[in-house]
Amino acid sequence: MAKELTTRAQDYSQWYNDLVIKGELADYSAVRGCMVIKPYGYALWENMRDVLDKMFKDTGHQNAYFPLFVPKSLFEAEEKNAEGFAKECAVVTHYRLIADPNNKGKLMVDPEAKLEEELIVRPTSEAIIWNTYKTWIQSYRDLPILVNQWANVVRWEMRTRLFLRTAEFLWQEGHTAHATAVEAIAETKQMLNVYADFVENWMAVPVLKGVKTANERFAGAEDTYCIEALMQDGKALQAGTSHFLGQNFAKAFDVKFSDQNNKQEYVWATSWGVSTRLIGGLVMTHSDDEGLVLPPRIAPIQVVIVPIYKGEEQKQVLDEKVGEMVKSFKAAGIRVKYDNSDHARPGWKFAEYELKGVPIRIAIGARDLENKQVELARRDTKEKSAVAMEGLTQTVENLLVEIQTNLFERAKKYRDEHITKVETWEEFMQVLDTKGGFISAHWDGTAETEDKIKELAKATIRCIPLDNPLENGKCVLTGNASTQRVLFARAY
RNA sequence: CGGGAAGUAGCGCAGUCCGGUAGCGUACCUGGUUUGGGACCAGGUGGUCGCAGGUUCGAAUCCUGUCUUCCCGACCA
Repeated sequence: MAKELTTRAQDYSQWYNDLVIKGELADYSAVRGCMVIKPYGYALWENMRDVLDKMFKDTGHQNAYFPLFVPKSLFEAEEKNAEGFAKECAVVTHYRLIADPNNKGKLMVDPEAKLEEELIVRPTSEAIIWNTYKTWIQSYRDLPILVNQWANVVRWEMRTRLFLRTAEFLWQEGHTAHATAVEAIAETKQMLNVYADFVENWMAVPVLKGVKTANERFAGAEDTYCIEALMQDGKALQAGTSHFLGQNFAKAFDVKFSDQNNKQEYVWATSWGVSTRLIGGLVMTHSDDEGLVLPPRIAPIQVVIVPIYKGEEQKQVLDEKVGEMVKSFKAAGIRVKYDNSDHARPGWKFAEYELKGVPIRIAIGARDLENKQVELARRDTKEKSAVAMEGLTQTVENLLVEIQTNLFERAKKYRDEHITKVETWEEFMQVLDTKGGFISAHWDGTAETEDKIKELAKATIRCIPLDNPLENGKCVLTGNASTQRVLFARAY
């Protein structure tokens, strides 16, 4: 029986949920707002993580691990950061349960076991890390510190969605310390470029690089750089952020170093992160009504081989032949799965692997053996063709590259077609309500106007693009003078 | 947290109005026939109806509370 999928046209949100659950990326759990990442989804995350991890190391970073809990007194040290996250913190107040005397078989919090100081479950780790860096840094010779951690964090969100916004999520957070602002800013931009490189070239998701307005800035940052992606429903998704933290945390945690002239200076900081949210963005960028569409470079399975046979004898012949193919694929570094399980028929497997987004499917039966060919189907275009067994590994390698490219180009074309320049408020609203996507419009630069637009249109300034050309114009809402266009969108 | 919807077998649902001891499809198990786009036949297994109370001779059904999920808001990566 078919796994019924909701189509995008029917209900975009439900379509997304269906893909995540039926594509076996994740499941709901018994915990509010928290999901179970299933093996297939986790394999995807592992591939993403491995690539990013290498990129971080190639740019000189090392991994470390800091505690899950942050004492409240440390958490509140950097005021803006604390204020920004305060309303979504899980707090540990007790350390013991006891048998409930009034309720047999039940446990209750032991009122005797109240913590002297509450522990915040980290929503982000600047506080605990900067408190630690204080002890690591004395001299300019101790700088820079280039550390990343892979971790889980908790943000008690009002409304959660699989991958896009969960109460607990997996991410990496880089936290670096530098002797100069120039160096820290360079680091911030470097990591933004690493993210853009990864998301575009590995996930095939085109992004716009930019800087956030003061309103949208990370709590405690001087500047927040971001990459913004566009989903198929016309809403934007913040895919990664890189923050220049100035000396805010150094001052809050009193982290100073002696420079070459033996002068005490505060350290300059950055932090940057991407999360499992990227998986949500990946799903909503490429997938279709048949299921997931995963880019080859990070797909857990790049090629699936489905045998078609009548009787055990034919199966054995195929097993042997395909065994050689698999060996050759693996030698070429291709992630291949041979599904010769007998309990599902070919048609069922075809549909299943389409749902799972496997980039290439190879079907092979007696007919093909005779003709020394296989049937090769690509997930991105759903085209099928007969190709020679001779040189198949090379054919597949080439096709994987082609699919990767095609997915990116397709997404980029869609994205580019959905950046609309508008001059008037009427146009602004009309584009937003009908076409969606990014709107490039003049803004007078004030937070009041930004707030007003958010209130009226539910659209926010996603970013001020990097290298944005200066252009005189009039603010789309107020008509006040403006020097540049910024990108607006409704966002996840 | 406000408004709306839902929770019954792994999954999708009916039954709830009008209380009488749980059903359909699919999946799963066994056997057989099948296998180039989600196979077919036969025989089986599996739930006490999200959870906790209450009303009643009797509760999936009525009442109260609570948890979780989805959609729309406010909040946010």
